[in-house]
Amino acid sequence: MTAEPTAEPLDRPVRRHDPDRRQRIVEAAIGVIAEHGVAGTTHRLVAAAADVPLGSMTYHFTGLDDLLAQALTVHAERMAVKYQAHFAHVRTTEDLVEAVTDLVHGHAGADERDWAVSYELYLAALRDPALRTVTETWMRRSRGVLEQFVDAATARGVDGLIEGLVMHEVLSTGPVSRTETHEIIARAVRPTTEGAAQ
Amino acid sequence: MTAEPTAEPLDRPVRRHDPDRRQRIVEAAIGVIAEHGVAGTTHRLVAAAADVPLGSMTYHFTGLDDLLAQALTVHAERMAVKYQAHFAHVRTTEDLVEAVTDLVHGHAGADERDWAVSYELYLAALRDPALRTVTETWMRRSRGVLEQFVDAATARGVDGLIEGLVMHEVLSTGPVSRTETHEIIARAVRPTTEGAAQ
DNA sequence: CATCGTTGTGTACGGTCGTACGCATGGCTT
DNA sequence: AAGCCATGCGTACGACCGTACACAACGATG
Repeated sequence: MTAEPTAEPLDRPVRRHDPDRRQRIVEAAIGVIAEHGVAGTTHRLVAAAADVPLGSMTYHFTGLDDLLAQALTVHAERMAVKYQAHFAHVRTTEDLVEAVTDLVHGHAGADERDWAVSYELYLAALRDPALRTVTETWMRRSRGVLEQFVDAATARGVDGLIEGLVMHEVLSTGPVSRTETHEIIARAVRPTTEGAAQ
Repeated sequence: MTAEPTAEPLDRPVRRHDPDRRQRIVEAAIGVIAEHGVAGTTHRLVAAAADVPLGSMTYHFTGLDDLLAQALTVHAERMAVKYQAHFAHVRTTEDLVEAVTDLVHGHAGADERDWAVSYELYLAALRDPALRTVTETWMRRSRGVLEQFVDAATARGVDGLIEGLVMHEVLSTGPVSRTETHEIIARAVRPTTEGAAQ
């Protein structure tokens, strides 16, 4: 036998030189979180997904918590960018209502996987104070986007509404009425000062 | 020394006879979930919390998944009862707005721990189809409570709004304005048919 | 009171995890 | 070209997990 019987003859270079290995690990971690959740994310799973040796995990990151925090941070920033882009074309109030409705019904840059990771982040932040800054930054940013078009109070309402409706949409098995969603959003953005206060 | 040095002399009866041990384990499981999350819930932790031997876990339940499912189911039903009770006194629309505002600001039967468990349920249901029936029942019930006072579309809006606002409230570190919340809710329950549609 | 069947539990096993660290490795200096 | 040192990785260790199962402890039965 010409080949060594000990192991498969090195299908990958023993010492791969890629400067952005760190980033690739973080990317892989986001994917693993989306699929298995934060709780199901392990060093070995991420290493396999990123095609790097297990030793790279503790070499590039302090620990699993560190990796998770960085992955969730990157995800949150990426979501913020998508969020902002989704509302970029909005001019009128009706544009806004339409854009929010689209967002709720999934016609946006973010798919179900992205939302799953976001909820993982929320739950993780609920227990880990170090992640609170990530969620707070994300929420401040998304609120800020809406405040370009409506006042602060309305922005909070619409933001909360988006959060709740998307969550119910993701968890729901049956389809939801787009017309109904549109109607709900429209109420939220209609200012009270023009209507009857009481 | 008169006492045996092998172990502490049985501070609890070796064979305790309590018929509702099952229930106590489930209760303990809910507590453990609230504190450590679904991911951090283990047989040993629950057994210690319920003060039962480890062997009781596999004796009373098929496995950890079974225990978690039952615990989350009980919690969801309990939350539904609290939810219903919170809206029991509502008569007018203004009552409803006030009640929802109270709910968001924590002046209800449910505290932060309860919400944490609920979010654990949501996330678990996102990945485990067997838990979907639990979340669906819960959502249908909470929706039904609101539908006693408003139409179905409005109920969906208010329900989503509650979900989002509570989540933001729980995750937020700073205080939120109660007046603002009241204002947001009021918009959601105001029917469009009376105002200007466009 | 003796026996037996049932009910419940202590314990151990196989597996997976995070993490540390001795050591191979290859680019850089001389 | 040759040696060296920082960079990076294979591997192993201790801890903890879910789960199964032999067996101890009881109440019922005669």
